Amino acid sequence: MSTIGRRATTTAATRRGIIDAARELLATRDWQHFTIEAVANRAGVTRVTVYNQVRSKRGLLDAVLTDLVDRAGMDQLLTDTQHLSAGDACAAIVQRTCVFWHSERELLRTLFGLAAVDHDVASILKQREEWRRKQLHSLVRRLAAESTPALADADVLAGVTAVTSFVTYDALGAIADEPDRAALLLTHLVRSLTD
Amino acid sequence: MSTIGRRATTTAATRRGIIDAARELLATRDWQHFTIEAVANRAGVTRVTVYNQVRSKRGLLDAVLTDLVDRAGMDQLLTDTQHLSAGDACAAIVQRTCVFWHSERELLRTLFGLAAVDHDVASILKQREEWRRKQLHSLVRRLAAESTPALADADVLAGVTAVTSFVTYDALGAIADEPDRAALLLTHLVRSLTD
DNA sequence: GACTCACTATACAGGCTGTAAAGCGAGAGG
DNA sequence: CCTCTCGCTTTACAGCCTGTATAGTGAGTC
Repeated sequence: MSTIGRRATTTAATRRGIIDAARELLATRDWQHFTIEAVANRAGVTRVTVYNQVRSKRGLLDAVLTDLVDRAGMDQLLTDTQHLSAGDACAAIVQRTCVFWHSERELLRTLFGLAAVDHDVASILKQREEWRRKQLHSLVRRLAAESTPALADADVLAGVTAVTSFVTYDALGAIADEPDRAALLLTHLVRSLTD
Repeated sequence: MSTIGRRATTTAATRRGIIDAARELLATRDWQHFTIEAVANRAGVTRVTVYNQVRSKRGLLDAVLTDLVDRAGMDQLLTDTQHLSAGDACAAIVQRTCVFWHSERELLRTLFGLAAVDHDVASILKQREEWRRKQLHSLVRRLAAESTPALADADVLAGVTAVTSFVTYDALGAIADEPDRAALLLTHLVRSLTD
């Protein structure tokens, strides 16, 4: 352990290569041709190696997803915006959410699509959505403290969650190509629910 | 051709059976086990018969989708609401849309999920979404004539389309179990964009 | 009564998944 | 320097699903 795992480094690199290859192929949204062999070829590696790193095709999706969450770096979104006014915090949260949706749009579209069809993928995404929901719950409480919404609390939260979800963002079509513009639109919607 | 195709009737029935079986299996959202053989078994028919009716697995999805559109009966939504005031027409259109999303929620979730992953399914759904968009365009024009929206026309239309999309409806979670309640929420959002 | 045509039964090629086993070769460790 | 470890490669295999082909059966048609 002199060079602190030169071997470990290379295996980590091949794992990275596999995950990146999977990311790229998933972004093409061609599930038909998303095979372990295709991923292996793109990563310059054997099929067996892929099975070695990730147990199965689902394991591969799992790896891509957790990797995606890691690079998201949205964890401290709430604390980052604590010092802002409720309105500004709302705008900031929506904006950063949009930027993230936009940055990985193709990949996310595939993953959320698969979640509608595969219970395993769904359960992984569900965890993340639950986290997002909690964050939004805090935000909604802050906003509601400054005004009296016309709708029931449960409806407001559900509405805000839906409006700021990836699928809604993606449904904006061409507008979603400009995250800042989309953020303004979505912020408008969120405020209409909470004011 | 005396009894007007007694044979034709039975073959139409088997086709119905196949499509219904496919609908039911798709609603379980288990793509993994959605095989031609499973559909055939559920329809009480041989695998070969399924291939006879629909050319392939994609052909089966196509058949399910066009069947779904047929039973939707949303074609005259716009003319039905022409005599109403703009605001009432908006509420009615959103409400009927929600009822439809709700009536086939599980199946639609699967189909829209697949569309994110399969270009063929996507292109079929795209046609329907284009139609919906046109309907909403008319509605937005009527609403905008009565007020001056704060947002650009393109943003308003994109927002309304997204907010009334199936995926957003489905993202409402438990609220989507009560289509009328969801309709009120979504109408609120649509109005906030157009007022 | 002969014919049509949808359905059945069976078989086959091709592709993808996942597992197993043997060999290689660079890195780790004494 | 010499040995051992361990990730990667190659090859092989069983199982499942898709899609196609072929021959047979039996109820509906004319």
